[in-house]
Amino acid sequence: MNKQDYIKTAEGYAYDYPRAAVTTDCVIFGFDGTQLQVLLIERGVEPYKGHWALPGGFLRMDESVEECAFRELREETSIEPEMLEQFGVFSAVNRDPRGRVITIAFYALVRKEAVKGGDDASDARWFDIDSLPHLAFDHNDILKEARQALKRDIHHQPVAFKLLAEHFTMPQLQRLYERILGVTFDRGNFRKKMIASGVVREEQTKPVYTGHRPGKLFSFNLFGYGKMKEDGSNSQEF
Amino acid sequence: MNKQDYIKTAEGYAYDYPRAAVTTDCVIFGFDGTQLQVLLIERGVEPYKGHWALPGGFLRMDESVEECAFRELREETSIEPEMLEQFGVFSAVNRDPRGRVITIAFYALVRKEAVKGGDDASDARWFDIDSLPHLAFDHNDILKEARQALKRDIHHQPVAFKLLAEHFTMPQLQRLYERILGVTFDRGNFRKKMIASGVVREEQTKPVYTGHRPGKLFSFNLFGYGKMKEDGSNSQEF
DNA sequence: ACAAAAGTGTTGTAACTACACCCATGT
DNA sequence: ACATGGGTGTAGTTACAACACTTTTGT
Repeated sequence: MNKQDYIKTAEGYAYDYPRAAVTTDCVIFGFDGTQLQVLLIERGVEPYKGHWALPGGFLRMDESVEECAFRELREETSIEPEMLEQFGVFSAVNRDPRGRVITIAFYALVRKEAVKGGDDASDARWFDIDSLPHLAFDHNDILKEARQALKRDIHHQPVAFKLLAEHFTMPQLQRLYERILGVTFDRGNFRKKMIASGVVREEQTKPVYTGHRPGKLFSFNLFGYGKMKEDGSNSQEF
Repeated sequence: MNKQDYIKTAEGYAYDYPRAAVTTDCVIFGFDGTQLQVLLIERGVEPYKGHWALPGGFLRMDESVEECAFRELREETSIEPEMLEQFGVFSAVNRDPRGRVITIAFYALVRKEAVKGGDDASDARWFDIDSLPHLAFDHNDILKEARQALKRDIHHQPVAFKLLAEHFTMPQLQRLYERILGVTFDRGNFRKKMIASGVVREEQTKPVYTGHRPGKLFSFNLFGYGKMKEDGSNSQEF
């Protein structure tokens, strides 16, 4: 362990220079088949008591910021995502009325069904991303940046499948991409590109009802990302 | 200003819970026409006195982490880059022997000639990125992630020009891309793609010696990024 | 029977790869 | 004169956008 850098006094933990508090906040994305959604919790204490906010909390001395984010998420929502993506630090001097607090922001993609129905925190709720309430602190800003980070990352990593059930239909996948990127795709072209890229594999099972009408089922193919020349020769992209 | 969240005691600034210190560190990339380089400073105090390290320092209470990074960079290297890109937070519990310190990492791209020759800190030096010394703290790790972040970002933003002089030749630009991405490109194709994309413009001036043999000069075309359909219709990328 | 959604096919075009060739310069 | 690096051209191929057509299901 480290040598301690503080002095414990009657007044608390004392340092030579003032220090900011560090928190983590998580943007949890979900997908209901049509709408991109976000998980929020209702604050039970001041400040912003009664307001909706991102799950998160204060960094402890024996954990990294990643561990902190996972822990807070578990405590407040009982969700344990496979991975958290760190996408920004928010440190405006006045962003927290309690004093100087900077926050490290993460996002995660989860399958809504995988979220245990009986949340410890029954004050957690999914919101459509386009009809969010006014959030506590600067969490609306954080959320906006989370969307951009997701938009950016989805180009490189086939992360979308983390939002979908094991099997899914093409239209579902397409809707998801469209909601995330804010664009619309041609049905045929989207399908072809997805299959050609090799990230998606057709299932043998019979088409099943997935919301509206039946559709062929697909699953993600984790091996083979199509052709991917790494280093060596040409593969331009800008 | 915020209400203060600490109590000033004889021992220093006291808080109810222990707090980590927050620092910023900057990876400054440069390019000498052939090699990608990084600016490091030699530490004058313990810990790691005499070791090379990334420029950076402690967050003050009246500044955001971005402001902190800019300030430290100015103080230690007198560089004022146009922008700093935040790419990661390093918070392993034992990363700093002084105690619990987490650092917010940024990178910047600068033109080496633009760096004032007479640095306040004459203990600052450029190092080829492939022959770095062993750095203080976890700065080797930070640097490794900085390279990946740059590699990732260069696909989306024409940031490369920030590393080059106002005018540059195609082979220079190509070498730069190759060094950053760790690949090799076909000369003709690279040239065509660069010009076709619209980010680069041919200069009228006569070819000039730029190191080795003469070559046509180019500059970056900040307007027009070629065709860029935003939202609305198709423009797939995965 | 019809509308709406899912799935498939086709075609013209643009972009990209892989070269081959030429030119200019330094030694 | 020749080797080296810079600049240009081209053919074959692939990838892509646009759109038409067919099939399936709910009402």
